[in-house]
Amino acid sequence: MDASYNPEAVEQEARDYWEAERCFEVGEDAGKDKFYCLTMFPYPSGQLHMGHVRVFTINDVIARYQRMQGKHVLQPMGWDAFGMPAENAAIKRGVPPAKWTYQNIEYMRDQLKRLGYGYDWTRELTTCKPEYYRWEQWLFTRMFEQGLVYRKNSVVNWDPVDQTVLANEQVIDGRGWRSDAPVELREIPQWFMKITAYADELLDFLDRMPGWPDSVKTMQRNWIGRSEGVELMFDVEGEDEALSVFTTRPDTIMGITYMAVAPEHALATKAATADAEVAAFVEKCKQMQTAEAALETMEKKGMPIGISAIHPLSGERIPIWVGNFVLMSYGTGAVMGVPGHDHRDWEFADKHGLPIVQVITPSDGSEIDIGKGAYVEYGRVINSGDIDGMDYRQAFDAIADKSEAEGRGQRKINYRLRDWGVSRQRYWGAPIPIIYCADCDAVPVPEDQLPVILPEDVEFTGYGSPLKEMPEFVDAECPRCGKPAQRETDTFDTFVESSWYFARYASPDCDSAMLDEREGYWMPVDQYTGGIEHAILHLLYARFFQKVMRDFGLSSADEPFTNLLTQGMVLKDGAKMSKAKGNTVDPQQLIEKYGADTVRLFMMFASPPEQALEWSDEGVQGASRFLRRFWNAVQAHVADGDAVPVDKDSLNDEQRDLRRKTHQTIAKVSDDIGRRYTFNTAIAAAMELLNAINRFEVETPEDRGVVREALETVVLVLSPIVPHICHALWHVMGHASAPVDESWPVVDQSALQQDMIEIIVQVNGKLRGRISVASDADKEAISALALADKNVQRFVADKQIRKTIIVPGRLVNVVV
RNA sequence: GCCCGGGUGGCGGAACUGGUAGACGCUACGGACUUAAAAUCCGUUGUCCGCAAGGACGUGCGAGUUCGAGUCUCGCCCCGGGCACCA
Repeated sequence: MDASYNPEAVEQEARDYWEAERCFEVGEDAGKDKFYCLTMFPYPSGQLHMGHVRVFTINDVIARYQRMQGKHVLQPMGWDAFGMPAENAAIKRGVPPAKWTYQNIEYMRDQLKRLGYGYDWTRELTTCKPEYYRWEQWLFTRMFEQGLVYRKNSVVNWDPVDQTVLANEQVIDGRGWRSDAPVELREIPQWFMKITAYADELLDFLDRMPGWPDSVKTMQRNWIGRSEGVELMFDVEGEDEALSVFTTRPDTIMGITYMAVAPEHALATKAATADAEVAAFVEKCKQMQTAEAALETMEKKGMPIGISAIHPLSGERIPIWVGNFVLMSYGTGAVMGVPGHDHRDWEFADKHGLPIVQVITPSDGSEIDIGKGAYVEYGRVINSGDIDGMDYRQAFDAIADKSEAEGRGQRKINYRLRDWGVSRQRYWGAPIPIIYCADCDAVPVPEDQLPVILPEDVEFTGYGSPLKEMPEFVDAECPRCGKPAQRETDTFDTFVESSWYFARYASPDCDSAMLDEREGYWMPVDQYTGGIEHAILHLLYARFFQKVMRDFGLSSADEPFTNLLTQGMVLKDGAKMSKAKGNTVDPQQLIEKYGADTVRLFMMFASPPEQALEWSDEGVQGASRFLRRFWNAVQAHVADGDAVPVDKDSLNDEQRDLRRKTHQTIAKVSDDIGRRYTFNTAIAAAMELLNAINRFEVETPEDRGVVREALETVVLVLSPIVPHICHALWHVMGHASAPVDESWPVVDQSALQQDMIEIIVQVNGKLRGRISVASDADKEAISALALADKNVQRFVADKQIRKTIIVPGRLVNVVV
């Protein structure tokens, strides 16, 4: 072994050992406590970026720590291999998406291996392979049979020049990103999965998921957006059919001054046939963008459609408007306008000169001015006849009861959550297993004809999907009646692949079923780590799929991920590092220059995992320097001479201090890695211990024994973070075993005991002195010592002491 | 616009339950070693006043609660993530 630190050689040797010993290949062992430790799998974009290194290192640290705790750990890896970048590369470079994707996987797999992650590579998954996607095709056909999927018309962004459907990301300021042509909205039939059928369960289970961050649970709760309200029917002049609106605030019913319907609403459509101006407005609304952010920030426009609704209580006529801000997809596509008590209604009324009426007043009797803005809090009802004086709940029930009794409405629960549209008009995805027959309509592909294989040898131009031009793909036989029929050419949203891969890792080689009994051993995932940007969509879809798989008898787990760690973004120049923005830093050069351990150490030390990390090239050298110091300290210690094992009862003060520091470090690092996931402070604690070791003057074999215990502690506690160097140093210290097979060090409580402790003294909350007291000193003794301090004396002087607060073990505060 | 985070020295960050603000590291500066440089080692490093002892100020801004607030409450400002076809 080299006396100077040579990362490349050290890391090669460690990797060879892990591979030869098959350290990370695991089977199912019912006698052992399993720990399934997973990261969100990467998209094979070409090369790893810092965000990958961050998340994979976090997960590897947890996996290695749990292994040293005696757990039977599974850490698998795979590829989320379908997606748009492969199509973009194909257009740009003329390489087929499949070829580009497989090349990227080859390169990135080598990068992952070079970083020393403890993956069970025998379980590797690649979602673009038929043996993987056949099972999601199969699940889709089962969902079809169970009524969990359906087809309906839905709008897409259409680029009239490129003759292709655009993703929201490809629409820049309303124009196609390549053609720069104004994007049009087109309605086409698309497949949907009924995630709303699980809305209540997805919501309710959030309360039983203590291992998830509150922020993510809150985001999902808000996204599902369960709201209790009333659907009210309003008679419309000259119409047979009543106008129905959903409201969560029936208590404000007397504050209605207008009604607004969506541009696609039947009343608007009808009005448009009679009124050219309305027709023009409705037509203009079809140009709007589909993204919610765009809808919410755009100017709220509207116009009256010339007819009125009748207020069910007052009998007054209420003008009906058409508004671009009313969504056909939420509730009934119509809203009642209560400008006094809703922000958006207020702005709309203010802009269009509609009356604003106050019908709610603050319960505490304070005054509000409805002319300056809406009052949206719950309060006491006023100006509303029979319901005057009621609070929110009373008024809600009064209106709901009355409406239900009169057959003019009913209590209803609405969700913001919409069903999941899974159709994509793209080539590089898993084919949706449907055959269209003129007689039998949409027929799912039978199980014995699965998978529907995506042809990989295609010419990809970017003008629509090449599948449409391939008769050998499109032409099919109706599975039901045998007549000539056409295959669906749309493919699945790539979120479908990532909604069940975590379960497939348990039985990646099973070719007779989606999942087998091994799923029961490993699922649910104990620790799931990934980017905060997936807090809603991916994590909600995955939870949905898990529940579907459970209900189909494929799994018994209610939820897929027991503990969730959402790591913050790696930012550069203030923006998220992403292939889309092209501001990635290639970690490869750093690995080649400093070694994998330095990169791993720097990433874990730079900030706590949940926080955003602003990338900077500085600091990597510091990590490298620390590893060299660490290496040299162990080498020097070993060369220095023999050590005798620590005899706890015959230590001098200096030895006891170092040993206390050692065991304090074990306690600190165990808590930081095992409970808090604050790897940065764990590393800081290990650095402090190494600093203490370097300051410690070694004269005797007993001294060396205490140092040895300290150094072995540093090696073991850092081994999950910088596994290669620790592997080598463990051997340098004479061990035949490897850290990866060692047990995590245990705190010796007796080593932590201390006779004298320091306490700070405050006067009126300001630090004025420090005193050293016996650790078991009583309050009187501490108080007396505090007041005896000469600087404390200066501030207390002849002033009256009002009280003295003593926080045991911490401080004394004298209030004068 | 709505939902979820965040804001602490020159920089990344620490302070876990309301109790020493700035651990650990980087940078910078000074010193040692060297013919020299690199590397390494030692020291200093929130701002201001002071020879020192020590003091005043200081956690985005403004108020409040408390013996005591980076931490809790209210109101603002700024930055990041998500908003359903980026993954």
